[in-house]
Amino acid sequence: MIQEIKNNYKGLFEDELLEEINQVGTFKEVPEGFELIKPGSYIKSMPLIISGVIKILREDNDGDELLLYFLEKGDTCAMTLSCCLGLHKSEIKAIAETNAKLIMVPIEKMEEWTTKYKSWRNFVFDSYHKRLIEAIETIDSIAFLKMDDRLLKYLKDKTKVTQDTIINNTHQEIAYDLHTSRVVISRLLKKLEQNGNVKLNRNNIEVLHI
Amino acid sequence: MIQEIKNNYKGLFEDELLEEINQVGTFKEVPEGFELIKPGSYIKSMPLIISGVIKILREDNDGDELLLYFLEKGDTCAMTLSCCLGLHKSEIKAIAETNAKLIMVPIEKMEEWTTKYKSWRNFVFDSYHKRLIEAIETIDSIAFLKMDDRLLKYLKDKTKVTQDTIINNTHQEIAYDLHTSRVVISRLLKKLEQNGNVKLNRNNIEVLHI
DNA sequence: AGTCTAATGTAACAATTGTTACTGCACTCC
DNA sequence: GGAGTGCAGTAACAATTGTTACATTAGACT
Repeated sequence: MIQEIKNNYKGLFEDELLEEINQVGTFKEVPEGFELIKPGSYIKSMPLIISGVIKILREDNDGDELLLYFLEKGDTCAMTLSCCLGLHKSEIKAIAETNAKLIMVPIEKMEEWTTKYKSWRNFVFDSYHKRLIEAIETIDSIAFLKMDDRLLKYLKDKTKVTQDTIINNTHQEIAYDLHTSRVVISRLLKKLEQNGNVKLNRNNIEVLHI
Repeated sequence: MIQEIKNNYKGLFEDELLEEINQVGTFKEVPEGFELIKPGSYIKSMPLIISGVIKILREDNDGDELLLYFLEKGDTCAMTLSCCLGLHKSEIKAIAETNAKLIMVPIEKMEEWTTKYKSWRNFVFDSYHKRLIEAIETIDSIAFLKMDDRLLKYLKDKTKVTQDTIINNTHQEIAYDLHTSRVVISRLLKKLEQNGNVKLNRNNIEVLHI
């Protein structure tokens, strides 16, 4: 396992820390669609992402969803961080967007490493910073963009994290992520197709040049 | 000055740290409306809020604004934190919502204290956590609420931070914070008045029972 | 081939929000 | 008192987004 950690976190963490992670972390492989974090649950370990994409969603009381951001290799979930450090409840939902490999670190180590390793501290600070920026970018999208531009941004972001210009999602799934209705997404996608931005197939969308 | 720090941060910081803050921090008093942070600027010191309310806004390229959250006594600005630690540009704008007293701490101390003081580390982590939660709550509002409920929440939040049921703002100012138009706010306020939630006067709004 | 089902296309309409334009009111300053 | 200014009220309309309902299509399975 240590090799996989090194490949993705080398240069970032001291060797000693890598060794500790190797000893106390457990390797976990999850399939696409796997629900890693449920809202309202307490979290007992935090994930370091080795490969794959995790999507972080906000869910309101009525079960309505909204995509907050994607996590990739080398990322961790800042909400989990703060839940671990502060023992707060999870405020979010995490779903594997693709098959993913993770290392789960027990939360007891968090505080300890924060004191012990400078690299870990910086990693945690940096994760917080990145997530805060991404949350604010999400706010930008919702507040300042109209649905067509939000959809375009969504498609762009998604091709970026998955490294694939083919998006294997139904219109309904996209609608959930953007918190709108399927009909609206179909309507706007059709427009984007007319503009030459995408090519629509059944069960997938080919992103051409955005 | 140390007394003012102690009054607001006692129990939170070790005595040694309080003493350091006293030595390197500078006291600052700003009037309502003062612009503390401009978007795009680099930040050379971080504020610890002693009294008053600071509002944090997001601004897009067209100059459109959106209120992110309010900061109060005992808070600090997480964006500033991350700017200081990572030397990023400011992504936000900070305006004194009321007259306010602050202690400005030079950023060189940030990293040092993070290593040296556990209480400072926890303060920083906690600030990040709080702001992340607040950013996500802002996302909730924009994504899941309609404008009338957003307005209601805005009024509620504002009375809470200012400890005053009278809100001294024009409709236009509220419209800027919520990123909508004056006419929309006037229209909705009128409805709220009819429902008995508020009483409208010239240049101020009295919040009755929300 | 025929049936079923999920995904998508489309039209018609409703609700919400944004925009423009104009009116009236309160206050200040001559 | 009268002019000027900023603020709020209102109406009419436009644009965007959401909703409902139904048709069509592609692929899976017998």
